[in-house]
Amino acid sequence: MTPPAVKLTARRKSRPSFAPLSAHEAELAVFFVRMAGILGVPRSVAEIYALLYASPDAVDFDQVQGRLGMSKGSVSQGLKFLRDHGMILSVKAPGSRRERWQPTPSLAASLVTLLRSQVLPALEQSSPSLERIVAGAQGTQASPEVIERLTRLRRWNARALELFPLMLPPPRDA
Amino acid sequence: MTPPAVKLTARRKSRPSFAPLSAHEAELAVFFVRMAGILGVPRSVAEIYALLYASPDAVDFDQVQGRLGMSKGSVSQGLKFLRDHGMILSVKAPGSRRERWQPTPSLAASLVTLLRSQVLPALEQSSPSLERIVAGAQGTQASPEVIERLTRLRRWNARALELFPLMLPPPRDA
DNA sequence: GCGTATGTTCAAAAATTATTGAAACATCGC
DNA sequence: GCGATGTTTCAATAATTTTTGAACATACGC
Repeated sequence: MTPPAVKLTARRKSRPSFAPLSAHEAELAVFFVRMAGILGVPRSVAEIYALLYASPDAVDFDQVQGRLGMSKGSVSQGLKFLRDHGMILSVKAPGSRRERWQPTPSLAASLVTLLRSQVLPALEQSSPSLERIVAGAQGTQASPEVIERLTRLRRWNARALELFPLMLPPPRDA
Repeated sequence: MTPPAVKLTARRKSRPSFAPLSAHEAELAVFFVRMAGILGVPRSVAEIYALLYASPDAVDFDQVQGRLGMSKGSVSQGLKFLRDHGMILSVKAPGSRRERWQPTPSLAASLVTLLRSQVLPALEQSSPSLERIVAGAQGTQASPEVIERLTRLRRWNARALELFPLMLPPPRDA
């Protein structure tokens, strides 16, 4: 909850035939892991993103798994997450079946998408609930003070709901 | 990581001599817990805040513990957290030793403080690291593409660092 | 169409984070 | 000071989240 100290990325070792992360790649990974932590994005996802971010060329599944030394499952889920949030793009290779990945051009846009995907659902789910709460408070007991607070909360919720969708690209793909 | 479904607050039961949460209080707690989840604030803390938020009068330690049915330890830590982030204020009672708590007037301000306390340290810690990374990339190998990315990242970090402190009240108390 | 390279799923294990509660600590009124 | 009330600490436990890996899908190139 409070800053989890430094916490080095990995005592994991990369699979034999892949280079482990260079010092700078590792440091970048630490950076992304730290930032991701704030939004509750798991370490493995942040590490994958960092790797792509530091790579001049698109990176394929096996390279991710090999260089980061993580399981297939994690790589698959991690790439899915990043894909679903529009944070990475696949570069269809020439005669190969493999997909190769690279970060979406705008990290900023990616972050907004990510943020939205976390916040919007919460706001939406809570909306009716807040209505009920305010109604309830006005109905029965409840001090004016509390009613005032709750009303303000509802106003916020509403405003956030209408502002958020404006903040960027409409729901991606299908 | 993704919306954790509804997840009712508590199968915990309030201690005998305290009223359990009313339906509306409970619903408000769910709301706050949900929002808190986004920032990685633990459920118990959100519940405490919700209780204070829905109470016309300031609430003391025992009432929190009793009505929410949580342990002393949790109440103590929860109140500490909220206190440290300037989200609640103590109302020194007349002839009693007990402290009684109520939410800080501006929830907005509280949120910014909270946000800052999570993000700022991460930004600060990462700053030197990013310098090294960029320097390293420029020094040795590294495609222009990657250097460009990393440089942009550093610029962001720097800008965020100078903007954030402006965003609100300087570090509180001592 | 078939065999295999490429990915995905998902239950079980590991890692992390939150909560509890009993013991230590503090402070107030006397 | 002393006892009582009120709060904090922290090691142990519980709850939650993340990762793993082996079994299962898919579809591509032949």
